[in-house]
Amino acid sequence: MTSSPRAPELVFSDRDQAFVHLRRSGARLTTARRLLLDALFVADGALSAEELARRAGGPGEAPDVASVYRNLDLFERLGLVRHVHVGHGPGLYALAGDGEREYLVCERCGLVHSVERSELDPVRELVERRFGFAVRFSHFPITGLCRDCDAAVRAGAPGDDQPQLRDHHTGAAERPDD
Amino acid sequence: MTSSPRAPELVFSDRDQAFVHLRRSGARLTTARRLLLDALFVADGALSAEELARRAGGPGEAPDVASVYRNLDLFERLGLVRHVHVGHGPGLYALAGDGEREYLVCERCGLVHSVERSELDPVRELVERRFGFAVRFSHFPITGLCRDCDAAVRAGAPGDDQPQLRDHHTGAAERPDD
DNA sequence: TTTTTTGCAAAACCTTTGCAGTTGG
DNA sequence: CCAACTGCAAAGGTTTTGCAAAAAA
Repeated sequence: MTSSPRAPELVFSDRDQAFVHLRRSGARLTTARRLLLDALFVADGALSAEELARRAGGPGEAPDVASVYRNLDLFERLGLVRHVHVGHGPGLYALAGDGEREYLVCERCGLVHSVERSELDPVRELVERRFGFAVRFSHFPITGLCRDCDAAVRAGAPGDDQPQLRDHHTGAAERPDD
Repeated sequence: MTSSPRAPELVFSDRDQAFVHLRRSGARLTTARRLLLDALFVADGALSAEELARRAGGPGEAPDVASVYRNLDLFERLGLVRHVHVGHGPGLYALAGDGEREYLVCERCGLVHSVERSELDPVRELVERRFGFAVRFSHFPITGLCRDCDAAVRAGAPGDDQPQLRDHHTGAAERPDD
């Protein structure tokens, strides 16, 4: 379950600050971790563990996915990283404090629309008031049909469930694997 | 992905109506299907395929999970059944048209709070207006922290991620498997 | 040198698929 | 009888775990 004993989210402007934090927490600063953090800092959006493994290693020498999961979990416990669940498919990881972004995901075309946390405040407050639930759309995002797919479905187009994971915010388009 | 070429949800007051509908659709009325539908009609809330398999068979003679998945998928395509994704863990299936219920799930204690569709209309409308997303909280529910867990976390209690899947609505309490 | 971390292999978990045999109509 | 359905076994995708070898401090 990728247990994350809740640490406050941390924001680091650069890798070295994150490295220092790692060391202060008692963890060792290994090559694998350096590379993984680099990949996260460079990333254009939330990525799967597999994709991060691919990016963290030079050509032909990617770190093992198991280690990547272990390290992502560590980073998450330290508040450096968080992950979001996009429909089916693997969890997607990103640096924490990336503007506190939250997500809306289209379950038909896989579009990932990320927005500033504050943009969802009205929704959050409404849910809080009505149901007493404190919602974080950052971990399990709002899922539904984007404008296009909603229109398509209304027009009679049948299921088309092919995740394509595109992020409006950054303009980046990617898939968790490939 | 349990593709569901979208059929309108159907409401049946009793099994026999559902049986007739099955037959009309061209599907065969097998023992396995009869038993599965029975289990669904008797169910106190949304259940995992595994749990449904267990309940559908008499003692020691449960139908194979593969068949249960296949049949749940069929039922879903026919609009008899729908499933909801509760955090990690297996999908949970229930008869469609169960009052059009939608869900709020606590990601810490696993509490499943089900509400009438209409109760979430204001949230739905807000999201629709702001982001153009048509949301169905029936498939991927709203996930967050229930009042108790939010309080516990604020009070400093660490992670406690143990899904216990309890439904406030029916008062029923269960786990997807066992 | 001691403790942490890694890679590899294997397993766990949920779900789907192939296939040969069984059953419903 | 024939198409639809079933169980079984196996595989697929994501994540976790055990363990011995390697690396950090």
